[in-house]
Amino acid sequence: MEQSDAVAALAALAQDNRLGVYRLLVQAGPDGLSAGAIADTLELAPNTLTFHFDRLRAAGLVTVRRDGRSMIYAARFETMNALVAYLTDNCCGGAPEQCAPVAACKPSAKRSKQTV
Amino acid sequence: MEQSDAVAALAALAQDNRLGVYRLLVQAGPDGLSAGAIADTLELAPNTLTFHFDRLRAAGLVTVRRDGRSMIYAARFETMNALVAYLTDNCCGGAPEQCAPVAACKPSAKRSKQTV
DNA sequence: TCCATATTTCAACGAATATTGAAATGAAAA
DNA sequence: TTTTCATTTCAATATTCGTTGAAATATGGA
Repeated sequence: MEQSDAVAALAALAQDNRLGVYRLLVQAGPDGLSAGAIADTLELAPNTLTFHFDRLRAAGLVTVRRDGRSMIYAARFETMNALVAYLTDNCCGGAPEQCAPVAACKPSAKRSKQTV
Repeated sequence: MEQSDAVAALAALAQDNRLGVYRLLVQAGPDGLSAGAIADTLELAPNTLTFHFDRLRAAGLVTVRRDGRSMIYAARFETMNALVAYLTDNCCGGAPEQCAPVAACKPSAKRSKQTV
């Protein structure tokens, strides 16, 4: 992961509503949630939500697919893992007794991947 | 960790120069680095750097201590760990075969803690 | 004490961000 | 095909953010 990608991902998460959306999606897992369901849960205007989805998607943190009239958003765990790896890269100069960098969250190997 | 703390930490990291500073400090480990050393490495104006340090410190991501004329900044690993935990909380609804949330980076148990 | 070094404070400016309201699009139901 | 539902697009606005320059503060050395 490049620095600019990391900044993009962090900026995408650094906002109350987007962080709320993302955590909801992380908890929902690979099945994701519809835009409407998220709007209801977080009590956000649909157009505001679209703006935030765009940011999350541009940062590679979520994917979208259409299901009838609904848009289903889901978290992309790879990006979160790459971000954490970037943040903790060469932690404490690599001294193992001081630091232990690790991956954050693994996506299911059972389900098929979706494209952005 | 509360949502507002997480947003603060993410916002603090969501900027090119601050992310550069933070990664430098993560790699430096508990000994930290002086403001001047960081200014030299990243080629930033000292006052600009102070501005960014303030953000990182307000978010609990770094600590400062004075050493002679220099100010020594060091990463606070606990905050990073708490942030990652918050982001991956109840990942995939807690289904273990789909997700495995973990801590990101452990501080050394050998050295004494510093206060902000 | 006087000077140099290291860092912070303050005010000002342009750029980016989040929210809003109104209108448009896409898909399904009547 | 007309209507309804779900979501997106667009323009406008207030707020926040990052950088700069000049000046202030704190520490250590001559």
